Amino acid sequence: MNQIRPSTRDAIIEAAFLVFAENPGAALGDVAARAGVGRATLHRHFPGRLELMRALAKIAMAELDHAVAQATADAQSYEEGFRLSLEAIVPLANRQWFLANEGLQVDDEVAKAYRKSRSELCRDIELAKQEGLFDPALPTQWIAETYESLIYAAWSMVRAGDATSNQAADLAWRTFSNGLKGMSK
Amino acid sequence: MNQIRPSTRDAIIEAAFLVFAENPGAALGDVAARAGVGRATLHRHFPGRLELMRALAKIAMAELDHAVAQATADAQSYEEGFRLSLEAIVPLANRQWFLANEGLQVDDEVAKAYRKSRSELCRDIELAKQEGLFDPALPTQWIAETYESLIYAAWSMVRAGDATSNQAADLAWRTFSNGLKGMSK
DNA sequence: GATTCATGAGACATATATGTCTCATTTGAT
DNA sequence: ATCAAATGAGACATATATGTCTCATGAATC
Repeated sequence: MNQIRPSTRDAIIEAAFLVFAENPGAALGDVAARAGVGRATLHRHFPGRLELMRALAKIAMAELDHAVAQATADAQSYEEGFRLSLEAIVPLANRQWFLANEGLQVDDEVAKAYRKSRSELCRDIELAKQEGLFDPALPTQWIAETYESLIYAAWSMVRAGDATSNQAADLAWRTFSNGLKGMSK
Repeated sequence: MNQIRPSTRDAIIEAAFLVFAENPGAALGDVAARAGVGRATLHRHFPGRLELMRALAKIAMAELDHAVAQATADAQSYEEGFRLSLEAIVPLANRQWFLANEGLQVDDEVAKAYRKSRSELCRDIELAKQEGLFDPALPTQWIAETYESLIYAAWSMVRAGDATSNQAADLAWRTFSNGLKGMSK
């Protein structure tokens, strides 16, 4: 063994997303335990809590960006784009949650990128209004808030065992598009 | 001055809701500072963090119950009931949030009451389905999750200064009812 | 004006989380 | 099988939050 095992690092990261989603103030020892790893090992991979949080934020951002880009690569309309994005994000809802609630506070670069992606979301929403997907009279900010909120609602359904990711994403999409519907739909 | 000033206690409680909404792990010193009160004074009113959290949970529960009961006293239908409830809850969204995210973990009695009120919500949703307010094919749990999520979405709008409580509650109501609409509406 | 009591400030001890270090053990590569 | 490196367990010091206490101050009651 001549290098840090990637699997150990991955286990810590996945455990951290799970534990911090339950309790953002959880101790690093809890994260290590959940990962099935010693506390010292966690510190070898991430010097401190801040560095771990930063890494999680960057990973969350990267995974979300990649998943959405992948899913919407061949979308033919904003309607399709939003639907496919929801499907892609719901399974990563814990990333989205961590990013929005913890990530922004620990890394300026991440915060900046998040603001940018939020403004792109708003731009897409306004273009989708022109496509007739949303009621143009609704505030763009409200549509964005609804979008994010329904991701969390879908996440709750999955966690509670009341739906699969796909089922929850479908419910979110139907509620989203019907709830904010424009005239042409 | 021959008794603990109620205003001090109220200031601590209000500050605690504000501070814990921003950061649930905030130190009691932060709460005291926000309340414009010494840390020792906070401990005189609430022996420890747990007791403060418990008090907040009970207060949140009581305020929400009262506000909803008041608002829906003369509702003539489930449609009206849900609309008026939303209007009543949105200004208390920080209570709702605290209750759901922190309160349940610190007080069994509160947790039990919360589960009861959740099951009453689900019962109302099913009755509202019969009234034609919601699509009967939608899972009741999804409707409940959507309801709660839109409260938080509305709260975000208010915090960001993008809407008043009434405006945000109206947006939430329209999105809620349109998004989950039944046939007869 | 005298009294009473909540308050504010700060000292203090304690508990918990954090971060570092050591050393024996295990694991993967050669 | 041997070696190098990562790991686990635990000791240790430190930082921060917590909870208690004391004392001086200020405000309300008499």
